[in-house]
Amino acid sequence: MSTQIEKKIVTRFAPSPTGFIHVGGVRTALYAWALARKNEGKFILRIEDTDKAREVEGSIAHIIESLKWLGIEWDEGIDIGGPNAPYVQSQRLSHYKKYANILIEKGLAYPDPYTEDEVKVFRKKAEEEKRAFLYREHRPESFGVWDGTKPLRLKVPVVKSYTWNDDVRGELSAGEEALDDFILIKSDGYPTYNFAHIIDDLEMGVTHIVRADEFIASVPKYLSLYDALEITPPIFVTLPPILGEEGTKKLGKRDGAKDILDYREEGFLPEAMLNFLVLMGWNPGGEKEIFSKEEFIELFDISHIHKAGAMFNEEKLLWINKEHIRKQSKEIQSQSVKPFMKDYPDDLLNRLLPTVIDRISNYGQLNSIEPIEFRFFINTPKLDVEKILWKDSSKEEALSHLQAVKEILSKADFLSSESIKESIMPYAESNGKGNVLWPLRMSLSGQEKSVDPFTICYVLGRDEAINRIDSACSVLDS
RNA sequence: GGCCCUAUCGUCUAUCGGUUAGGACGUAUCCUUCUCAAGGAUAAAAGCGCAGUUCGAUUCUGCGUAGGGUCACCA
Repeated sequence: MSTQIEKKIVTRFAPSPTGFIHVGGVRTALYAWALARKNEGKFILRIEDTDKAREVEGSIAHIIESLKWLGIEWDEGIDIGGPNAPYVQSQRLSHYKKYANILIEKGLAYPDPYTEDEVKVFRKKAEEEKRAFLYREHRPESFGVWDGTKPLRLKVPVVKSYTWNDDVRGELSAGEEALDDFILIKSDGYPTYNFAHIIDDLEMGVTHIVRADEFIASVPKYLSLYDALEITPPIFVTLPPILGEEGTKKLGKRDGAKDILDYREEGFLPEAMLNFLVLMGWNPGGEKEIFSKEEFIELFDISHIHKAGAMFNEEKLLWINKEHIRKQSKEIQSQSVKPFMKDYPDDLLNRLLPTVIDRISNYGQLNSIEPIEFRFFINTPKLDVEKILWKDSSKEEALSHLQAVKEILSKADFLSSESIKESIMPYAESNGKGNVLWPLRMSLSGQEKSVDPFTICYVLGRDEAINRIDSACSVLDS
């Protein structure tokens, strides 16, 4: 038995309530969650609402709804208490203040004596001289007492090059210019992300920081803060970017990234969304592509997370969604189809279901497909002679074939479309399939393009099928 | 511009120095078929460039190139 106590993995997803979350945010949440689940760890949902100006009303509810829809469940967080509650940064100001005071006592934090405009001038000057702007070059000689009305800055403890390990990227490093006296607490009393997330991760026992790679450039700053606080940083798990479909830009709200719940509205399945997103930056190796939640959690591991970015591709998402639809039980499929096909009688819809499933990649497509491809099942088609006739065949010919088929159908086995096909095919083959089947399908559907006539017969049922053939016959006869 | 990261078919990817560089999406063609789908089959399609290490590099190293990120009292 090992004496080493293995630390339980703790991850978190920490969005800011500035609107909806898009696929990028969901992917981050998904990886953090999968990592915790795979290792029987803990997954925390924390809200980072320290920028009151950017806050958008209703965001938190929206985020919760999004994650719940996807089935990404948190063990502790905004609405589930835990030892580190609350999980909302605006309610944790005393925690940040406590650590700020520790830093002040150590002489590693000081109030910024300049106004915003003065700092702006420094920055502009550096830009003009084509140098990187470093606030610490303007650091005052002596520090006043922080009364909370000025921003509190970190005094970088040691200006040096940092080298650190990232579980995905390996060894990373940056020069001294990546270090600066950044703001810990803003003049409005709220901490910055840079400060708050470090305190929260520490207090909440986060072991793995899973986040996208836009934060790499800031890591040296964080390391200097960890040093100042004399704490050991968590493990960094940096995710590759997700690029937008059009350009090569990182996917973001400005580039038209959609609200994740829009995909729900469009009829995508949450499990398909997760399957698609888990593959945006991770792959277990091998050729399997369709995974259930349980399957990919079982396989998930950091070593297979990619370094390079991936472009978001909705075509593939659609394909994955189709595969997931086809794996659903008939009951679920039926429930999902019904809202789009309310007017269809239950028994008819039951017989039609496999055909419907066959023709969609996404339930939302039924909005446009149903009126075109299926409506004739419940609306009797309007027929005219021209449409019924196959190529240059005659009215008489069509009429006799329809009457013959009607005879066959009156005695046929209506157990399945296959059985109907078996009854009709011998006649169709000996009289020319087009000559028989085109008028038949037309009388049943009234459409040039449709499902095959055997399936239509089966779905309509014997009586309705024969009725429609009769109507067609009378059109031809007149 | 400084700093940092990344680099295999159009797209998502497999390969952990030796492969005819494999799969999937999409595309094309064919089969199936009365039509439209679905399905099946086949095809086209990739190691960014240049050096180096090595018996041998897609794989390791360097340089270049390209793309991305970041330089806020935003996260």
